[in-house]
Amino acid sequence: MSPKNTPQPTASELAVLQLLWERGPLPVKEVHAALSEEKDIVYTTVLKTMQVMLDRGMLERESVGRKHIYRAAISQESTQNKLLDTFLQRTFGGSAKRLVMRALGNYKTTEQDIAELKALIDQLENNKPDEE
Amino acid sequence: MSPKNTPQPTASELAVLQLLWERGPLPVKEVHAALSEEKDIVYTTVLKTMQVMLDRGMLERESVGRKHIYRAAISQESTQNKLLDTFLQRTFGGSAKRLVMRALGNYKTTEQDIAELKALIDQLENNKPDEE
DNA sequence: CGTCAATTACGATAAAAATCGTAGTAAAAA
DNA sequence: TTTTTACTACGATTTTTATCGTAATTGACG
Repeated sequence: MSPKNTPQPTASELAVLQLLWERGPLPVKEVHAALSEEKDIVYTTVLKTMQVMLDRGMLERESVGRKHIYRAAISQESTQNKLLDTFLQRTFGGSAKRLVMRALGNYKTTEQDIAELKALIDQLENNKPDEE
Repeated sequence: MSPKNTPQPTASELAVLQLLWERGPLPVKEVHAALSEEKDIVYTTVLKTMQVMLDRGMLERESVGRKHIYRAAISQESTQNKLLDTFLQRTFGGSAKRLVMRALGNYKTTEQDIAELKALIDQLENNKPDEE
């Protein structure tokens, strides 16, 4: 009964996932094209990375002609959550508060952002269930 | 005039830094003792890691007898900021808002936390400089 | 002094991640 | 059907990080 036991993606794997989450299933060719805009990278490097990811259960694929169309096999949300948790532990000793304060302090926030934030905070205040 | 051009610390290097930031300068022996509580690790592994960090400019040291006392050569804040930035790009496509919302949604917040958050938000709202 | 115990120095190895080149294959084109 | 072309398969290599073992050193102490 293990629905998910995929390892956490590495930096390059994450780059592939981001693309697939954003644009949906893609053939290697397109992933390579997109990644190439960021940095020099050979086609087979991307191919290999994606094959490894397939092997690790991060991707799934289907064949269309001789071509393979890959798609993310793990959700963006759960992946981000796991990575966030790891990062939080390592870098901020597990204090979500400190991370949040730092992020807010360091990056520009629009009025829109602040509005959403306030809304979330209200929610947190109300939904104050008797522990958990 | 490059005051800081240290590479970003790896996970194990960060563990060493966390300790030094928290407890101040320490000899290898104590760092090893502390890290040993978390996981099995041989003394010379920690030693080597710290020597590499010295080399990379992350640590400095002074000799007391035949012993070396190491201390962090890079600040906690700037290190966390750099790591946060990298993480933000990689994992949340650079959206601080999304990261913050996720963190707040996923982790327990005390009333105290919320109060501080509100205060910070107020500050952000007031300090609304004419764009940037 | 000479021995011992605590440390450091440092090379070597292992493990993980990233990258690339070459060969094979199958569909499309000629 | 033959040739080309577009892809995939996959081994090999390189790079980075993590880990460890052994030898050298040095201060303490008898």
